[in-house]
Amino acid sequence: MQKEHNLSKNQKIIFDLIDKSGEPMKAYSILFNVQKKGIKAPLQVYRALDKLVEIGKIHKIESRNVFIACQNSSCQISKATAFSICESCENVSEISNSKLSKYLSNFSDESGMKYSKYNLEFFGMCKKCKSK
Amino acid sequence: MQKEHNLSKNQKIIFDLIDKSGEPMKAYSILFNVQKKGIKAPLQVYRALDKLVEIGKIHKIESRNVFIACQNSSCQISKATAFSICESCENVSEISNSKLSKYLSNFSDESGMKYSKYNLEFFGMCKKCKSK
DNA sequence: CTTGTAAATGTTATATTATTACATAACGTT
DNA sequence: AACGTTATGTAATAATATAACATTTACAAG
Repeated sequence: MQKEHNLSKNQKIIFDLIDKSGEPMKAYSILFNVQKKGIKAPLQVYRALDKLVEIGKIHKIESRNVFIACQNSSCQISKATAFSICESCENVSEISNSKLSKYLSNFSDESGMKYSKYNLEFFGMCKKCKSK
Repeated sequence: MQKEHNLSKNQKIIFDLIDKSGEPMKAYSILFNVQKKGIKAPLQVYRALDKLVEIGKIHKIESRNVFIACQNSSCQISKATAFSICESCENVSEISNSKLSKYLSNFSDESGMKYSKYNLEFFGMCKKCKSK
């Protein structure tokens, strides 16, 4: 059983926004959207984002500097992430594939170095964009 | 046989710097280092970086916003990259593992979406840091 | 219940990373 | 030489993220 995290006020506001939007959001777009809720400064947003990433409620798509809600209910603290990114419409979806995650979690290179975390970003064209 | 790219003046200056440094470099640190060579503005650096990334001479480590020279002589146009990043000393090395690259190149998720590119970043502790 | 500590918040300023817009020059092909 | 493409130069600014400091809240230990 994993620890249940009680989100603080700002964390909750920001998580709810990202979760409901259903798509990747940029930090300053989040800021703009929560100003009516009293969150005024970038730092307030970044602090909540950092925490939400840390506890696995959201993920950062590094190549795009955007944040999405975790789409995999079982990963509460996820340091092993994989995403599919459409280079045309910028849609992002999280990949939950146990073979893939096992393969990567067990990967060890020539140096014998073992990895506790990874982030994988796949790029291509999604179905919708391909059919246009 | 792959196309040989003739680097332009700025591209060559910047590639040589990154290549010789042997470690990840940030864009503005590159700028600082090439000012004596007449490159004055961020844009001059970013344009050269973009081109060098495009032709596979360097790679961008997305989670760190740093650039390293390609360590894999065979990958001239590399859109399928994997790196090992030490979270303690921030050392980065490129992983050239044909099993891994085959596995990922052939990966296809439930949606049937096929990926032409990917970027994988592994995080852990390098040998040096572990032994401290 | 109060005291200590960790976590979260608020606020201002600033650092870092990256792009827009526009003008000019160099390169390679025909 | 004329053309299109690629690269360069320059100024301004946009977008992303953190430092520093003061204060408040949450909550467990005594």
